[in-house]
Amino acid sequence: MSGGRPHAVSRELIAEAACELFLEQGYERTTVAHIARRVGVSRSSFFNYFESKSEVFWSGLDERIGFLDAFLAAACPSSQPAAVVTDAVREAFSRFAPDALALALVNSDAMGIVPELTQEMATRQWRIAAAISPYLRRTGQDALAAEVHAAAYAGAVIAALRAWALAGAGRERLDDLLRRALGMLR
Amino acid sequence: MSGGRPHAVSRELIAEAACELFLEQGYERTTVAHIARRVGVSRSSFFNYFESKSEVFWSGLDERIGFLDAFLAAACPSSQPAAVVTDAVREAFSRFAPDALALALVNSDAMGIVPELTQEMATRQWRIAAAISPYLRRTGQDALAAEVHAAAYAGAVIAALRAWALAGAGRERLDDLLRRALGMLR
DNA sequence: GCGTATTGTTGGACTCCGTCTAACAATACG
DNA sequence: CGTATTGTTAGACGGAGTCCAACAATACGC
Repeated sequence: MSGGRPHAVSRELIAEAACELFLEQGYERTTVAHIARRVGVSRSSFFNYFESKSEVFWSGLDERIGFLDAFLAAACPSSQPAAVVTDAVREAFSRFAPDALALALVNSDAMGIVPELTQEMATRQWRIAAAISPYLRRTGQDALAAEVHAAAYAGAVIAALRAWALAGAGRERLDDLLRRALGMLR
Repeated sequence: MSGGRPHAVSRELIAEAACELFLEQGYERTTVAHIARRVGVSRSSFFNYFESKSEVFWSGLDERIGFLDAFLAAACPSSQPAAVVTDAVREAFSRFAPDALALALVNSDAMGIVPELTQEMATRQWRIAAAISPYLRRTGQDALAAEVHAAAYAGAVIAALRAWALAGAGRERLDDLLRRALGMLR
């Protein structure tokens, strides 16, 4: 049952090589073919492990967002939605470990990815809001209120994440920053 | 001084044809070549008028965001930053007229652009926040607070915009929705 | 009218991304 | 030793976006 050809590489290996190249020569100038060649694998194989070039940065965070989404989808409507959301967010993101994304945030200039980074970062912020908003709706808020509040929470998460990455990505600190950022909402 | 070959088309003409095609056969299945052919112009010319295929939807909103950015960059730090930001936002976006974007928001399913739309929408929300955040910083808020609050304002703007488009894009209503959405922040 | 500068248009070549597929290679297992 | 399974590979493909040199249509000075 567990037969089959063994893996020649891993997501981690590819991500590592990709980050090296991004640092050396920038994101735009690094093609998927370059990355594959450095790991000693074919361009096709890159796409067996990552859906796109940019996904290299985002798998870790996306996984945490998926967790938040599932968590809140399963949560019961509470009379104190703010507390539930705050706890859910801290539960989801305090587990976030330094990875390619932290590297990218710190070296965005060297990598020449400021535009890509904001674009992708904005998308994740949106998805965090999209995970929170339905829960708020279930607590009785109308659509507009739910979206506005969810956007505020999502903004807090991303702001904390950026501050954490830029400060050096220590573990406890992220939870502190999350508490501070979330505390600013009400 | 005003010599030169006359324009064969305009942004408006191209946008109109593009929207028709998007509605007829979806966004993905519509190539830039299709759009150009329908307007009776070459593919190269499309890129003389728009930087990318997706920009067709976004020029109107981007222009308003540019206004907001310039407005707040020139605003003096006030002791009531909330009022300044609220006024600036309403000034900038109550002038926003129904256009390709409103059409896209309403027909996002028919056009098959849900993923693109969220991605681009998220980017605009980010840019609105990026316009607001520096002003808040200048009023004395620290970086984290400025980013969180700016994200909340930006979320309110986008939520209002979506609600307005989905409701049919009448003019006065947008300002009403903006007032309601912004009113939810404190 | 006639050249000329200006501005817009065009086709084509190019790079890269992302998709797809059919063939091939390396393993486990019967 | 054959076979199923799984991973790898080359190659073709279509579309986005860039670039550029050639071409077309206008206004203007003469």
